[in-house]
Amino acid sequence: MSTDSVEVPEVVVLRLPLYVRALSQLMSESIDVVSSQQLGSLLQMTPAQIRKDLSYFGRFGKQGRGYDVRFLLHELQEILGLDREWRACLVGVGRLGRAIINYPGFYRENFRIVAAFDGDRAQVGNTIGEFNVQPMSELSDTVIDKKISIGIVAVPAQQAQNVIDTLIDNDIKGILNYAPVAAKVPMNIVVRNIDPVLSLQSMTFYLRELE
Amino acid sequence: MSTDSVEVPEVVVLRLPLYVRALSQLMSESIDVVSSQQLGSLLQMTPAQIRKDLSYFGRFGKQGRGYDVRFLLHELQEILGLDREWRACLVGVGRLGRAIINYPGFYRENFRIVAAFDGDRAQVGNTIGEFNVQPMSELSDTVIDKKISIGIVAVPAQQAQNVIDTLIDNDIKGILNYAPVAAKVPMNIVVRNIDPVLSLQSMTFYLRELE
DNA sequence: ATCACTTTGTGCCATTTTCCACAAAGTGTG
DNA sequence: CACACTTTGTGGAAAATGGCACAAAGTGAT
Repeated sequence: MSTDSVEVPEVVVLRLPLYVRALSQLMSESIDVVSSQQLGSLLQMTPAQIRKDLSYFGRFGKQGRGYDVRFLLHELQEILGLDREWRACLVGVGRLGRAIINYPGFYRENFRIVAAFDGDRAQVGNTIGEFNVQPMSELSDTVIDKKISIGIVAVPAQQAQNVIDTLIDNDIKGILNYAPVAAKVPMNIVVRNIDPVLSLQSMTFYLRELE
Repeated sequence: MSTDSVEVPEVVVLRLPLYVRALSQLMSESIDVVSSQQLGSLLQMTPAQIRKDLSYFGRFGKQGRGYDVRFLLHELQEILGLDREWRACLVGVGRLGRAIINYPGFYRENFRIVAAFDGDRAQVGNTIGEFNVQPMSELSDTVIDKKISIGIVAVPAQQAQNVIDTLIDNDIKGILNYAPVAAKVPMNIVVRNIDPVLSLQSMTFYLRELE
């Protein structure tokens, strides 16, 4: 009954960005109001789930009407911390790392890559995009100077755990990991893995049965 | 009690590739036998979960000893359909698409990109990597000729649903979707989404509270 | 003002997922 | 061989998640 006696389940948090995206889409189509029904058919989920998810954070809708798109979008952005800019550093500027730097999707959503590191001496000093590649030894100072809170890991599997440890030692609390490893991190660190190969490998289980 | 009266839960299928990866790792370290305990600490999960997951497919271990690494790896690869080559086509050869083509991780795990398409006339005919970019009109024939079963979607959000519909019309049953949209597909189609922005957006919920 | 709709927020039940705990089986040392 | 360990596979309890269904509230047409 007190302020937030019920912890918000992680599955719910994982779905909130979907709502944010759908609402942005609706805003750009100049749609003012949306029901959980409509949102559900847009996102392929049940209206009840959407209402329940939102209810963890407050009461945003109006009976008989639905949700004000602009208002709900704003609320969700605030809940997720998307009402500000987030700064990240990239570690690993191989092919994958370069693609990540050039990917415009992060910038559009207020995630800024503001520094690039590489453990390989041969890469250090190279210019990639707007900034030049720094050695890992400069991580510590740069994280503080540039107020970096997120580390993006794009190094080979072998080096990944090491890099992740270094990031954590330097007070990074969130890691977007592109390396194909199950990172070992303390409980207070948030890790998100991007791993297309794993996705394909679970997909083929279902494709196999079709042939 | 009959052959497979209990459907395998999707969460379990999603974890199997993790086991495959860990076992490959162990094999490369010349480790012959592993217990669910050890595997669990490697993957940060409970031994019970691993044993239960495996029990959906058979009995692979030996009491008092554990699992034979090579044997279990083989079994899991067969279960997932990883004991063969899978052919995929890429749709969309912009920056993202090119990065995907050049990513060596797919090839290493027996996923082959064997054709590239783009809806943009300006891209058609260009050479990227080993093959040249084909127009969407050739999708139909190429999918059959090259025995393609997976489509990789790397087009802008706006065009994604359209491309996905076309793929499905041409008998593609699995889609790896890099576009930031919730694709609408029939139930018998398997979709896996790769969306680093969504990952970051759910991450910041937890980072926000730390500052 | 009435009445037929629409839609939210939520109590509660059903389903799914996780994991404890234990019998059964195998290992290995003395 | 006996005995102290280790480890699997699984029944079933516990926890997490999903969604039905309904009261309450709002809409809008007549």
